[in-house]
Amino acid sequence: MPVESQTARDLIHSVFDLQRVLRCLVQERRSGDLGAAEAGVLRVIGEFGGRAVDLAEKLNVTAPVLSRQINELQERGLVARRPDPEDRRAQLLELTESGRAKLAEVEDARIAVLLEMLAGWEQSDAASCTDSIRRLTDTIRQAAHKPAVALATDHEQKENALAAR
Amino acid sequence: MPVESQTARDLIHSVFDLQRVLRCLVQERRSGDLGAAEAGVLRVIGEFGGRAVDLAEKLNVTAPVLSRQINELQERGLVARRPDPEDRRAQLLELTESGRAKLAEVEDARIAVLLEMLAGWEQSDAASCTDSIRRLTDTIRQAAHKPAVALATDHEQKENALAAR
DNA sequence: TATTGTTATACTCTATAACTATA
DNA sequence: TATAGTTATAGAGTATAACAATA
Repeated sequence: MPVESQTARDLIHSVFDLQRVLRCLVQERRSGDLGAAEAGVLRVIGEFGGRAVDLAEKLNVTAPVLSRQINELQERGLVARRPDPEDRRAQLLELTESGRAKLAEVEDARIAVLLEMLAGWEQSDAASCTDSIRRLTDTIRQAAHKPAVALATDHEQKENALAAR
Repeated sequence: MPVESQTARDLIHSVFDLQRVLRCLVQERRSGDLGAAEAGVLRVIGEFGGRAVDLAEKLNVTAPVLSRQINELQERGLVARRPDPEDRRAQLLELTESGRAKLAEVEDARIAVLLEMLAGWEQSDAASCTDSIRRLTDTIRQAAHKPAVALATDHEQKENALAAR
């Protein structure tokens, strides 16, 4: 059976509500004087590394945003830039030793807090919750990457496509 | 079995990833020149109404933030303030007719987009995803409202509590 | 011409602090 | 004294536009 309209509404509201309660946490836990956004950058560099343009896509931010965040992280000695030998426009990003330590510190602190919150949960509950959220994220990401005309998401491109005929 | 450390880590990352893909949507769909935050305010006023202080708690924002958002919505004729007969400091909030229409418009647009994205989903998948997210949200909200000492979330209050002995 | 990355600027959303009015 | 709400100011995070260097 396809998704009902009311269920879609409930899902939207549940996601928005989740974002609102998360704000409180992110606010309080400025993990070691590191902003939440910068922590995210640190994570993807640690996990993937490589060119900024690819990381920006993974992070769903525009290039200027990532550029400035990397700058900040580099100034703190957490991230190293080195030229891409295959493309002199590009740069390859990686964590420094200090960056790896900071990332581990931030992650561990977050895990500790969440584990305490999830004291009443079963392992299987948490795992299936993660699966649900991942699946939703993947679905949204795929839909967002579809040719815009196929989706009512982007009015402008839709109109452009119509106008182009 | 209690939640494993690795599962907690995965859950955190899945939530952060979800937030990042959502940003793209919220960005593109400035639902009828209404910001995402204002749309949220409109929703809770429509759903609960009443005093600003109570709505601020539901929305997880501070009073000044809500005050300004309500101001904006009132100027657009979407929200009405009236004095609370039982407490002359307070005000009771409600949607205008125009506000109800705008809220319905925003919600319907969002639902339409999400339904298209969830074309490959079963009703039961969406419902259980909603349940998972709601449960997570409730758990976080409860933990955040606990006496701060019980949770490692707030260092300052923890230290204050220790210092008070 | 297109792509990688940077700088400058502006916008959204939120918080803290200081205040007024009422309880 | 404490609470409801407002105003002023600041900060985090992001986007768009204009640019430089390289492909």
